[in-house]
Amino acid sequence: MMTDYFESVRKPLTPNDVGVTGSHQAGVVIPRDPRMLAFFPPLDAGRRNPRSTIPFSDDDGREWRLNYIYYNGKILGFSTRNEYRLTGLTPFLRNHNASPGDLLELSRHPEERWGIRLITKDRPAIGNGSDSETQADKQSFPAFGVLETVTLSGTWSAVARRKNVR
DNA sequence: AGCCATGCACCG
DNA sequence: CGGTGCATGGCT
Repeated sequence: MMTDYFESVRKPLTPNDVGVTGSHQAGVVIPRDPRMLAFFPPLDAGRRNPRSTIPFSDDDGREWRLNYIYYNGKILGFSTRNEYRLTGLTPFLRNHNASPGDLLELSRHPEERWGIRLITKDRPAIGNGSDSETQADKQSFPAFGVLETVTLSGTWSAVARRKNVR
C-alpha cells in the first residue's frame, strides 16, 4: 500500500500532440496507471465518456481549461476505446509556441487552480539520435519530505511525494 | 499501449 | 464556410 501521491506529472510532447503532423487532434493520452488516475479527479466509469473540466493556470497567471475525459466505449460496448485523454490543449500550446520534445508539466493544487507549464528544451544538442531524453531531475525539498521521480509506462514521468517518511 | 489519423458536428 | 477538436478508428 503506497501513500505516495503525485505532485506533478510530465510528458514530452509528440509531433502529433503539438499538431505539426497535420492531424487535427487536440489531446494527449493519459496512461491507465492507477497512480496517474489518482492524480486526476475521479470520473464515473459507469457513464458514457465521462469528463471533468479542470482549470489550470500557467506561470503567468493565465487560465486554461482542459478536459479530462475517459473514453470508455470499449468497456460499455459502444466503441473500441478504453483510454483517458486530456483535451483542449491547443490554445495553451500555441500561446507558448510548443514544439515536439517540449515537456508538458501538470501539477495539482489542493484548493487552487492546477498548474500547467511548458518546459522547453534548452539543451545545446537537441537533434542527436541518442535518447538521453527525459531523465527528469531528482529534486529534494527537505521541508516537504522526499520527492521521488517515478517513471511511468510510456513517456510520462511523475514527481511523487511520500508522506511520513523518516 | 501509445502515437497517428480523420469524419463530422459545431462555432466563429 | 473555413477552422477546430471531439470521439473514434487504425497502425505499429
